[in-house]
Formats: sequence, C-alpha cells, structure tokens
Amino acid sequence: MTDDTTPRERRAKRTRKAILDTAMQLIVEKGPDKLSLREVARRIDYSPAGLYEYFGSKDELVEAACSEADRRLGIYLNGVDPALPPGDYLVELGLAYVRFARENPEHFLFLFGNREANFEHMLPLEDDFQTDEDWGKHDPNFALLISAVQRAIDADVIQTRAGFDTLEIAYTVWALAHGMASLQARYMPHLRLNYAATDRHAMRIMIAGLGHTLPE
Amino acid sequence: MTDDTTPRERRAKRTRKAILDTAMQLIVEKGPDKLSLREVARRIDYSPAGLYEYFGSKDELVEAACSEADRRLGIYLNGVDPALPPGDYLVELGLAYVRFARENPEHFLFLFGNREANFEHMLPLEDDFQTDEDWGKHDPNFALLISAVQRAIDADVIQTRAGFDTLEIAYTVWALAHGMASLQARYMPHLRLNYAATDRHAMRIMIAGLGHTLPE
DNA sequence: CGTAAAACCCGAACAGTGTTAGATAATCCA
DNA sequence: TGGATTATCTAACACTGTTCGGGTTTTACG
Repeated sequence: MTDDTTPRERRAKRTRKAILDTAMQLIVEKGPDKLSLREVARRIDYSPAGLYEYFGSKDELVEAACSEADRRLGIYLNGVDPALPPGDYLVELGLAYVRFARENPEHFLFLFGNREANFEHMLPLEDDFQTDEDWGKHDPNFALLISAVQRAIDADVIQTRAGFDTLEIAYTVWALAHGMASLQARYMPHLRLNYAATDRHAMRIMIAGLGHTLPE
Repeated sequence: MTDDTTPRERRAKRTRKAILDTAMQLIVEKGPDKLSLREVARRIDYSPAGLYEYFGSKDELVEAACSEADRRLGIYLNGVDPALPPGDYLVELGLAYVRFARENPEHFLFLFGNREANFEHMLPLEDDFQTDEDWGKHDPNFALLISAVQRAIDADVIQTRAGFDTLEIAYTVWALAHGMASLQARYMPHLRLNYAATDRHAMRIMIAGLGHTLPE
C-alpha cells in the first residue's frame, strides 16, 4: 500500500502538508490577503526562509490552498449518486455545490474570490481551441457538470436549441448554483430564509424550464 | 447650485475624491489586496501620513471604494425602464446586473469579493428584525429588486407558494444574475459563448418558470 | 564503511508595507 | 496684522515577503 517512497520524500510531504494545513486554517481565520508566511512558520516552528524549500512564493502557497479547496468541492460533487435520473442528478449536483459553500463559506469565497491566481493551473495558457468542452480536460468538476448535462440532453429531459447547446446549458445551471452559493457564503446570517428548501425549489424550476420550449 | 460650502470644505472634498479615485484605479490595476497607501500617496503627491486626514485606515478606504462600486452598480440597475411589463422588467434588471459585471469585472469582483468589509455600512450591526425586507432600508439596490418582484407577483406574472414568497423569489433571481455575473467576471476570456444571448435566455426561463406551478 | 553531494533549515539582511506621534507649514478668523 | 486651527510632512515602529550565504543533516556511491 505504501508507495515506494524514500523516507526523505515522506518527511517532505508531511511538512508540506503541515504548511498547507496551517495556511488554510490561517486563511479561514483571517482571510487570504492577511495570510502571513511568518505566522505560518511560527506555528510550525520553522524559520520564514525554511518555507521556501516547499513553496516558491506566497502566491504559490495560496494557489496550492486554492487547489485543495477545489479538491474538497469535488468531494461534495462526486458524493451525488450518479444512478439518479438525469434531471434529479443535475438538481442534486447543484445542491451539493451550494452545500459545500454553506458548510465551508471561507473555502468557497477564497476559491472563487482570488484574482486570476485560480484556474491558471487547470487552463493551458493561451489555448484558442476552447471550442467545446476540453475545459473538462483540466477541470474535473466542470467535466462532471458537462457530462451530466449531456446525459440529460440525451434523455430528452433538457432541450437544446440553436445557440443554446450543452455548453450554454451547463453555464446556466452552474450560474444558478454558483449564485446561490455565493450569496449564502456572504449573506447567510443576514438573509433569513430556509436555504435548503429554497435552493431545491429554484434548482427544480430551472431544470424544468430547460425542458420546456420557450416561445420566441 | 453650488452648496454653501466653504473653500476649505471644497478642497477637502476634492482631495478626498482624488484619493478615492486613484485608490479605485489602483485596485482595478493590481487588485484590492495589493493596494498600497504609499503608492496612492505617491500618485497624488502626498505623504503617506497625509491620507489619514481623510481615511482613518486602509480598510476604511477600501470600504469607501466598495460603496462607490455599489453606487455605480446602482446606476446600471436604475437605467432599466421601469415602464416595462413586470416580467420583462425583472429580466432586464438581471441583465443590467450582469452587464455591469461584464463591463466592470474588477469592480464587480472587488465589490463582492471582499471579506465582510462590504455591507457592514448598509447593515445595522446585530439587528434581529430582518423578518421581511427591511434590508431595502439599507441597500437601495436590493430594495429595487424586492419591489420589482412584488410588482410581478401583484400582476400575477409570478406565483408564490408556502415557503416561497417575495424574499425567496428575489433571492432566486438575484442568485441567477449574480452567478452569471460572477462567472463572466472571472472566466469571460476562457468560456467562449455568446453571453448576452445566453443570459437573456436563462433569465427568461427562470422568470417564466416562476410563473408556472411546479408539481410536488 | 567514508566521503561527496544533495537536501534541508536558519540567521541576517533588504525593500516594502500600514500606522502613529510630534513637528512644521498653510489657512482661516479676529 | 496676530493667534488659533487645520493640513501636511518627517521620522520612526512593527510588521511583511523574499533572498543570500552558511551550517547541519540526510542520502548516495565508491
């Protein structure tokens, strides 16, 4: 089970994880911009310079924390039962997305509240061949959404039309889920409403609406 | 027309505006976290300490920039013709919201990408009486949305149901618009699709869906 | 083994930051 | 004009990210 890693590699991996963990904790506590390398070093009994053996810069560390948050979001999404009917599956996918934001608001806000840093690692620089959904090649979460939408289309649960195909539909349901997630992550304590029920209702309205054919 | 202000007050207002303007420009250029008071001072030929006559701290300056961005968003929203039919008005309101984000992505991201700083000024601290929509008392933009939704309900363009009333409906359409806005502000160059057309279609689906009565 | 090389970690320094206190210059009002 | 008030600056403090050079430990190899 244990990889054929040398003790050195195992140690390095462990301290790297320690750095990343305290960094994420610090980010949750005070926000990403207030993250201090020196504070991280202090908490794990390292010298500030010592961190540079594991992360080339503060930005690189933040980027790693970003990827980690993205990975955790993926856990929520993959927890949805893929055996559900295509329509229900899309609904639950959106609700899982929102639930991640509700249960980890700091992670969510930080994941999507970062200037450009994010998604540079999952997007090849300057690739013009973004015709369809080779996005998924670099972002497994987005790939999951695309395939779910495609399945709903194939099952005739969702209707396409000219200029409103798989990509546009995926964007639409992502937008709804992302909007609810963002609003909750920010204004949860202020806006008093039954989020779980409201989200499900909203999601159902959207999926159902994508199944009808709108006039004009 | 000119207020009965003393020359002193006019000067103060002017330099205050100068500080705020260069701060916003700097935020657009490098992001809010990279904003440097010293750089602001440098650009308007002031000493760093001089700024503290006008803004008590960096956070206060960022907060002011936030309010300014919120005000500009309000200009977009109030630009929608209120004589439109209630349904169309809601659609156009959402599209104006998204257009603001598309045309001023940095302002939008910074407006909603700030840890708690934002909206502390429009929310009385610790007010438990958030029963309905006295939010609007403090956020005119939200008030506009609420009244638009209420009008659509009164005109029977939108249907309420138990647990899904004005506030929940407003939250839902806000979420959709906010999601599209956020995604575009972040991934505009990467996701290649006709945003204007897609957004309008998505918005119409949602509003139309809110008019039907969903089973179960 | 023993030794060279690589990996690891640290102390000190540099340039930059937000913020404050005290001194100085500019403005207003009598 | 003088005197009081306001506006601004200089200097400093306590931070920050980052780099450089030198020790110390661990690995790899003959």
